[in-house]
This record gives sequence, C-alpha cells and structure tokens, in this order.
Amino acid sequence: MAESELNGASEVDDLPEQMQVRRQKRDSLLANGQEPYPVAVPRTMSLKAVREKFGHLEVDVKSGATESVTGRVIFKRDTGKLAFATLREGDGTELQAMFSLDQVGAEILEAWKSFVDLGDLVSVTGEIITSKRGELSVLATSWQMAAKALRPLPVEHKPLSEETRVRQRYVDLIVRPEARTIARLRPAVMTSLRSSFASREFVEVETPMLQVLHGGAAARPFKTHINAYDMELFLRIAPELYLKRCLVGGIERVFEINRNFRNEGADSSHSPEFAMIESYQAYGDWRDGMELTRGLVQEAASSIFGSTVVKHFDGRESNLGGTWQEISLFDSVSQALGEEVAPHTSYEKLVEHAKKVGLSVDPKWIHGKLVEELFEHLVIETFTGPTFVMGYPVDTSPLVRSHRELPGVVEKWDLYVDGFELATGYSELVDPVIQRDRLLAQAQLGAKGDLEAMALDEDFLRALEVGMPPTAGVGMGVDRLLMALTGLGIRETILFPLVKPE
RNA sequence: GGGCCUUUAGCUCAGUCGGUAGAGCAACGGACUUUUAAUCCGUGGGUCGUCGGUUCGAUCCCGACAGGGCCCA
Repeated sequence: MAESELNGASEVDDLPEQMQVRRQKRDSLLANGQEPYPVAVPRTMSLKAVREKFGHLEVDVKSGATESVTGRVIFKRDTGKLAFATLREGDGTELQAMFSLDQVGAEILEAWKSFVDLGDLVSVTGEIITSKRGELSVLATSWQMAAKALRPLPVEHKPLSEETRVRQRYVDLIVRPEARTIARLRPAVMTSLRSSFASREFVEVETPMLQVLHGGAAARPFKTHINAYDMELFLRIAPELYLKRCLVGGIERVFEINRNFRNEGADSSHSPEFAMIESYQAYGDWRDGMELTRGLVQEAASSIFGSTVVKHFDGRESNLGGTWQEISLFDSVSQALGEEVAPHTSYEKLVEHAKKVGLSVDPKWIHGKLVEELFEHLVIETFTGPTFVMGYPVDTSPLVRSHRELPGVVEKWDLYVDGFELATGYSELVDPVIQRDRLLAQAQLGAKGDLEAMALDEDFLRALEVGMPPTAGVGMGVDRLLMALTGLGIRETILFPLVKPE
C-alpha cells in the first residue's frame, strides 16, 4: 500500500461527495475562526418554550423579545437576501429561523448560506417574530454552529427502510415522529407502572442477572463465564426464584422491572433480550394477580392516552377498559373441537385431535404442551378484547399451585391482548416437597435433552423449606405492553433491538 | 433448520431479454427579501452486497457466502 494511502488523506478522498463537502465546510469554519464543535452556544429558550410563549402572535408582527434558540436544521431555503431555515429539537418541536440581509449583514448571511447544511445543530439569536405568512420565527441577528453534521440526513418525505430505522435509530429519531413518540412513551409507561405498584405498597427490588443456575421459566439461557471463579454462569431468563426468596424473607409485596435474556428466536414478536415486570403478593391468589394486572394495564393506558381506549399508531382504537372476559383453557379447546378435552384425555387422543385440525405434532411435546398448542392453534384468534385464559396443564407449569377444584389443572392464567400473550399469573406453588418433585422432573427432562427445562436450584428449595406465604405472582412483558398500547411490532418498541452486524 | 423474495447514488426506489446505469429528494455553481417537500437555469455524484464461474464482454445468467424480509417447521 502506498504511503499516501496510510495517512488518512486518501480515506477522505474515498468518501461520498456529500461527506467530503461537509468536511470541507468544517475546515472552512475553522479557517474562518469559528468552532464547528464549540463547548457552549447561546440558548435562552427551548423551541417548545418559544412556541408556548409566543404561539399566539398574529401574522407579521414583532414581539420585541430577543432570544437564543438551538436546533437541528431540517429545512434550508437560501434566497438572495432573505434565507429561511427550520430548526427542530429532540421532541420534534420546530421553529423557523430567518436571515435577512438588512438584519444580519452580508457577511453573516453568506457564512450561514455557505457553512450550514441540513442536519447541522445551530444556535440562532434574534427577535421572535411572525413572518408575512404567519410562521413563528426567530429573525436572526447572529448565529453559531453548535455541532457540524458530517453525514447528510435521509430524505424526510420517504420512509426509511425498516432496517435503517432499526440500525440507525439516532437518525430515525430525528426524522420520524413515531420514533420520537415511542421513545418517550416507554419511560412514561415505566413511570406509570412504578406509580401503580407504589400506590399498592409494592416494594421494588433488583435481583441478579448473572446466575449460577437458570430457572423461573422454560427457556434456553445465554451462557457466559466468570473468570474469578472459573465457572459457567447464565444470564437470567426470569427473576422469579429470587423474588420468591424475597417473599420468604417477608417482603410481602415485591416487584422488579427486569431485563431477561432468552437464547431463542428473534423475529417481529420475540427479542433475545426483553423487559418484564414480575411481582408477587403474599396472601393473594391468581385472581388477585388478575386484578393487579388489569390495574397496571388500565392505569398505564390512562396515563398515556387519558383513557382506557388506546389509539394505535395505525389509527385503530382498542378498548382496554372495564373487566375482561375469562375463558377456560380446556373448555375453550373442547368447544373448538366439539369434543371434550380434559387433563385426563389420553395423549394418543390429543395427537388424533391435532392431526384432525392440521396441526403438525412435534414428538418432543408432552401432554400439556399438546393441549396448549391445540389452544393456540384453535382459540387465540377468536379473541376480541383482552382475555384471561384460565387453568393450565400441570406438567407445563412446574412452579404453579394445583387448582383447588380441578385435578390435573393449575391455577395459572394467561392474558391475551391483540392475539399475543401479554401477561401470566399464578397462585404460586409454595409446598417445598411438591416443588422438589416438580423440579426433579424438570431436571430429568433436561437430562433427556430438553434445553428449556429448569435446573434444580437447591437454595431456592431451601428457601421454600423456611416457609413462603400463599402468594399471587404476575409477570408481564413491558415491550408487549407497549405493543398493546401502540399496535407496533416489538422492534419498534425497543430503542436498540439486537441486529446482526452489517 | 427448509422454501421463496431481496441487496443499484447520501436517502427512497426504477432499470438493463448480457454491451459498466436512471428518477425524486439531497449535494455543487448561479438567480430570487416571505419560503413551508419553494421555484428557475446549469453541474457533478455509483466497485450495481462480497467472492468465484460461464462469456469476447457480467450490475444482469449460474454457484457460494454475507445482510435484510416473508412463509413453513
């Protein structure tokens, strides 16, 4: 390689024309004694504050107030003696800046025209006025570069491809209103959830993400390694077993907003890392969990939309208000098949049903899994509003207490909204003897090659042996709650979803 | 894991039945003191995902690989 290709100069030569132009403008600013990246620029008001304070001005008037504002240049129209630009700040608020020859003089006007590109962050100082067309504007007396953009912005009027939106969220946030909205909606929902828990006297805790054993859910974990102990560790798939230890310790109402990691598929509704809330309530049962969940969802909807009727981004409305319908898992499958399916229905009979309805059976499925698959295949799409599905097979729910009346069924519900599972809740299994048997059965499944089976956590069993109160447990996907509130896909609700390297 | 589709300018996309490519916006030069995706005149910009193969010649045909999407398991 020639020496000249190593010193960086030729790398610049290889850049697209527009990036070279912007680098040259950066150099020109410096040569002109102006900082392309100053440590501070004048700013007396946000664009939003200007709009709030001066938004009432009539057409073509001067406010008499001089302010310094900052923003990203998203439109720029240079004419001979009067130049216009539109500035936008992070929440999407925009304000026009005007550069009039008789206000700023030829030198400042020319510098504005020649140094500033779309995408640059600038500070503009001048009087707040309205234009002859009534547009609220800052009529510049001076301006300063706040940060020179070396890359051009994408076209505002053509939607970015989904891939670019996800890979370059920083650009997406600049150009797409929905991206800005969802980014601010999520923390608003978090605040609402915390406030809902606080009003019910739940305590927020943080439990380990690095775990020696993975448990609390059926899922394949990510493996990692701790050098200090030279041993394998897992990223958690659920916080459940630690939160239950809290219950044993007397933290009677507890919740965690937790990031979980599951080493499984990644598609439009599954992300390898995802946020959940999990909560436990001593001396409650599954029905208390349902009440809590409905409260969390409805209070989140109300805090965002001012109503339990939520407006999706595609314009569709979804009513999350009132009480929600409840259906029995086994009854609804029986109804759909026109033949009774119960916990005691033989495995062979279930396989027969599955084949009849065109469901291809994975031989690894156990009895209860087959019932759940039948349910998902036949029933889910018939739901209209939010729906609690009540009563699950015991063999797929190793952490749940048996139903107090129905043998072979556990006190577990799933909440479905818009066709996907939003939350689940149990009357928690607290009997350490039964729990040990269930976990041993899981360990045997694991030994037989079921990669989703839970490991036997002796310390968790020791905790149960100390005594855990009867408890209601609830888990809800935060990303999915955002999906239910907005109608968006999971990759839209997560700011930076995992993507393969380019 | 299997099948199908896709990758071309900064962005969004056309296109070439095989002869190295276009549009809109963006950029560059010029005109314009009220623009709102301004308008008008002029100009430049591309390893057509990567690597191989076929061919006189490949962005196009074939294969492998990589990224993305949809469907199935």
